[in-house]
Amino acid sequence: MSQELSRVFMVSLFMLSSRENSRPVVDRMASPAATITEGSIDERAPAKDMRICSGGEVAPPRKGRENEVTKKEITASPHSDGYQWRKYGQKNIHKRKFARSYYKCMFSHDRGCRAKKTVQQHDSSSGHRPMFQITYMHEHKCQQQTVPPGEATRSGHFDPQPQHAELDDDTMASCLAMVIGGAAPAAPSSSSLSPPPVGASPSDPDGGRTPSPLDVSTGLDTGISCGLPCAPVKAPSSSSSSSLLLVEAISSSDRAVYLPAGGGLSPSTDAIAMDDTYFPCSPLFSPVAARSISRSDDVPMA
DNA sequence: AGGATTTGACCTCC
DNA sequence: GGAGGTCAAATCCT
Repeated sequence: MSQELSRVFMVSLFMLSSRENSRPVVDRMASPAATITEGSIDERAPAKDMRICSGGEVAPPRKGRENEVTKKEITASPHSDGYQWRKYGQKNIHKRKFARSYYKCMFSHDRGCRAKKTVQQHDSSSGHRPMFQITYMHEHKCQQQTVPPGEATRSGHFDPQPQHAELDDDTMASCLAMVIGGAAPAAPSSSSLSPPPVGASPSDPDGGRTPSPLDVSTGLDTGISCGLPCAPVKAPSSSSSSSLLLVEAISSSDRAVYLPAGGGLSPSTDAIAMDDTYFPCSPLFSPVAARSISRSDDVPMA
């Protein structure tokens, strides 16, 4: 048991520290996706992506055009920038695998805002984690109230990012799955440490809605921070160990879906599919919402 | 029905 | 003339 706890503890520390070291606080809290702004290259980014950012593949703006490029960035979530955009064109670009999309500020007409952006998916990112180069032109002059990143939906516009594009942070996902797998309480198929297949969630006896993995992953992009119903979590009176990430639903009737915090750490879909293992809703992983597992029979030994 | 997106045509630049 | 950027009618979506 102690070995298991020690292992999980180390994994938890790794998860937290890796996020702490790799992202600024604001970014971790605000954006679920890795975003690479020119001049602040994410050290986790593959070299080929940085090459693109450094100008190797990006043609400079055409001379003579009035477009004033204010910023370029590479991101996996091209529309979570807090502004509302309207798509006004799409064009296949010579020698590019993916079409380039053209957006202008939603208030370009009403307020005369000239802000525009183009979104170009990298040719090399056609796999499960597409990356997009965004080129912003002109500053916003519309005093637009920024929408928290991720909350832009079809009303703003739709984020075409594949729903599971965030789930390939292999290290994080495996760590998460390991932690959850070890912490899973007696599930319907409790003999196995492996989480059930995606979509294998048992039916909800309460008639409530058991969120699907798809719901959760989509929610990460659309700003839905927790599934329904998301009842307020009551703080436990006892001071449980805050370092343990082993969690379980506080009660069997607690059907809330808790998303992992810590700056966009995306939950494993397998983990979410497990019936009774959830993560706290809070922006930062809050041990208040979690209950550490103390009974030996709650933690299956590996 | 109204607003957003799509897409072919047109315009501008090199 | 080719390529990128924009327009606007058609289409889609809510």
